[in-house]
Amino acid sequence: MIRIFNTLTGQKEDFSPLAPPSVGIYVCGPTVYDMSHIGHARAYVAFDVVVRHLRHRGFRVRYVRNYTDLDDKIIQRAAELGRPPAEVSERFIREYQIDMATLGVARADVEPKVTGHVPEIVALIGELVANGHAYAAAGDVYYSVRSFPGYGKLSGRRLADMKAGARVEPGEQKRDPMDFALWKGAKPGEPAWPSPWGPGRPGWHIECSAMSAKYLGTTFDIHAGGKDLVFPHHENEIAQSEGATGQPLAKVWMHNGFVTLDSEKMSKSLGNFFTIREITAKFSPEALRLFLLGTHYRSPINFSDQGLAEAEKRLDYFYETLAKADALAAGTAPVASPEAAALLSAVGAALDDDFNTPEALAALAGPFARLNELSEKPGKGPTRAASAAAAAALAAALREAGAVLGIVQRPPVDYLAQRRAHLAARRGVDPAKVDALVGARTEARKGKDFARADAIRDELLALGVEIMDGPRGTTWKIVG
RNA sequence: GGCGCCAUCGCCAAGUGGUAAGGCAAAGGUCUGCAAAACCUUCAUCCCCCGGUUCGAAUCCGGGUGGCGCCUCCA
Repeated sequence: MIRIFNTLTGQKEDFSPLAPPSVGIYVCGPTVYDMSHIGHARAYVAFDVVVRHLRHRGFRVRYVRNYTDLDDKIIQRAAELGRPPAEVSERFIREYQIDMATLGVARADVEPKVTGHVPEIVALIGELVANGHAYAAAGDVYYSVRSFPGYGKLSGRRLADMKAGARVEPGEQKRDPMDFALWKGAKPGEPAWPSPWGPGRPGWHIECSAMSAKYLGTTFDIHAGGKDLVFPHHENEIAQSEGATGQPLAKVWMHNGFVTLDSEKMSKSLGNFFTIREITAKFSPEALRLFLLGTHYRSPINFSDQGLAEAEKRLDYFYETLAKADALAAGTAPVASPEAAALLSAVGAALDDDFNTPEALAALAGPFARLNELSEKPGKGPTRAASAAAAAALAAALREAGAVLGIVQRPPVDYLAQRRAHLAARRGVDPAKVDALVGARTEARKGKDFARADAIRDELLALGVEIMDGPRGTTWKIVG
């Protein structure tokens, strides 16, 4: 049984889909006006694991993740760049897709855009106006929060408590300061669509209500996003959707915690953010993913180079171990193995418990050590064959567990070769020169000239190259 | 001001009533010509502080202290 923490109830609950084995999930996607940062990476990696695990458990998941490709920020950015808004949003959608692919985040089944759903949005606003939840005022349309008794149920606020924070911009015709725009009348030079209230464009929250209804129905299983969306975005979505249908919008609401820098929220407005592109230029993208999975999705995660470096080191260990195991197990069929079964069981149980990725990662430690033990000391004859079979089984199980987490899916040899090339380039190390020095050292060792062999090793170490003497010769890698 | 979250080994981080997972770092050992890598062992009688509930609490309740978030765009 999968248990999920539901923001709506503030508790972990047994997950029971409306129509098993189908599961509908809607994740609020990015507003595409700039490059994505680590906070975006955190959110979409977290829900990627949610979807992967649900599918691994046999659910048929329909995953919808939108693009907000029309809003004030995009229009502003377009004005700054002197380009049409559509060009700006299209560009950053492409950049986002590149980042997500780099991080191993799977595409959603449906990735709708606001600009493609204006008629649906207009229709929904029309319903809300007709049933008294919304009112038109001077070309705008506002949602009347007083008309919706449940307003505040997701974020745990009462309207009376929110008064202080409400603001009314000049020119707005709100009846209540807490009311929010469903439709914004067009201003000169802005993109606009026709509507019964005059030309204009959708407000920020309405698109998710319209698109989730179109692709997942009136009520669906999971609605997710960052903690900063709880209020007002998701609260307003509930007001819109439930105001129109009278039915619950989503059964379960999931929210991921922030990425912080020096314990402060990483955000555009504070300016204390790193883009995904900046980090993946320095560290392996998979290491970033592993770093993010090292903390439970609901907790804040403090970003640091040290944390990334540790994740990268750990990932190298994973791939080096798998490379050794593959070498041992080449041509061997895996056998049923209690160790492999125990691993998958432990990882499954961890993820069943509100997607506890740190616990799942912890469960990998023992099996990886065991795999190294098998690879280092396989024995001989029948013992070696048994070791190879056990290694094959364990490596297969680790890869299966890794598939749910979205790690260690690449051929280890490829990964390690790419790592070495990347690090060599960064340190300005010439692989041919290293090979020559390693060859010279091997000759010296054959001649028992250990003084010279050690001198060469020191020389290599000064270059940042660490060598390892093994039964099949000497290998090397770049350190630091 | 309103609402809410967090505080666990040097660092990161699981753990919501039954006696502290895992990783990094560190120390010792095995292996090695010596190393590195790998493997093994050690490493919090204690979970911010003070009270309370309980046979029993890091885990529940009350009060402090410290950090953070939302209430305005934000994953």
